[in-house]
Amino acid sequence: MFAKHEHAHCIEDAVKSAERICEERNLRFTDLRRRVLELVWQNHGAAKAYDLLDQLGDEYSAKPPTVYRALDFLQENGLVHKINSLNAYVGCQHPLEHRDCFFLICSDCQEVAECCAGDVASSIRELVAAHHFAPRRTTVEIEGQCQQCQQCQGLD
Amino acid sequence: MFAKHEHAHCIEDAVKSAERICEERNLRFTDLRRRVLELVWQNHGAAKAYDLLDQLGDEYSAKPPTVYRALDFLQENGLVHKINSLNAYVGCQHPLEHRDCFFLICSDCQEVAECCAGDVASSIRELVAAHHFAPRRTTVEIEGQCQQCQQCQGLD
DNA sequence: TGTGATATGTAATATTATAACAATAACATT
DNA sequence: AATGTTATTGTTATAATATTACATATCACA
Ligand SMILES: [Zn+2]
Ligand SMILES: [Zn+2]
Ligand SMILES: [Zn+2]
Ligand SMILES: [Zn+2]
Repeated sequence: MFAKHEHAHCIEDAVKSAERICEERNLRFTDLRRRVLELVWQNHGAAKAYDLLDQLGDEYSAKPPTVYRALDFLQENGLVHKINSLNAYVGCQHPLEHRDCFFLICSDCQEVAECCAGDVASSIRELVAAHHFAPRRTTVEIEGQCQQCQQCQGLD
Repeated sequence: MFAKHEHAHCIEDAVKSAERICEERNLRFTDLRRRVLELVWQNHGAAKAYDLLDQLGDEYSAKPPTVYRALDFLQENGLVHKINSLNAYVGCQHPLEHRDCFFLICSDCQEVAECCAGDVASSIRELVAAHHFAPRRTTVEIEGQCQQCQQCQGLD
């Protein structure tokens, strides 16, 4: 794992933060959307849509569109990111101050760290400008092994 | 389009290059693999697996595994890249000298430019090192509008 | 030519995601 | 409160993407 911690706090914080954001933006943070966001965070690593669907269980009459629509809403509002190289979804770690963020994805423990890096962002901006390209969405996904998993290597 | 040109040359060159590479590495560049590589290039933009499957037509007894296996081979040997944000495949534009490459994906014309940028690569290396992360695969996909398509805007 | 490894054929199925339309709930206006 | 309007959710079906498992064919090479 990237870091051990009391994960319940992450979930709570994420939900509170989402509440605030939706309130400010006059969006409906419905029970379903809240529940899906909680589940995304509960998974800790990246969560697959159909796992979320299972986890919703009988609480909601959940069919695929149910969960995909909630994920769409959460993505549109920057509360969740899709990790394209995994077809999976992670909670955004700082939805309020979001910009220039990249993902470090551990193939061993499946955790995803979201990190900001101005240098990377500015070199990408230069690259894009050099090609006279107008960027709309930038995906930077780095798969590999996190520090913890490197240390555990061979110990188990 | 990123650039107009006689596309037949791209295909020929890519195939010749692939032949050389497979020869050097003692790999079997079978008819099927060659054909799939040609088709990937023929599409010019990123090609979807099931489109390739259709395009293979009756030449080969093509079922999904046929095309996915060929694509796996081509990817493993750096002849083709998968664009995760599109679930599609593009021919590698410089399979021999491959490193630090990123993709500019035009949402209008669907073309994909592969470009190298040492600055981006080195800032990503720093980011990764700062997190004590051991990268195995890095994906940089920038979706937006290419220069040509910006100029055509509103003209049609 | 025989033998093992690699590649391809084939059928079935798994996984991921969307379309289309109906029903309901929330909101706004009278 | 009754009404019209929009946003959300339910439901069924299906599309799009990808893999498993096993059979057969081809190749490399002894
Ligand atoms: Zn984020
Ligand atoms: Zn890890
Ligand atoms: Zn390449
Ligand atoms: Zn374009």
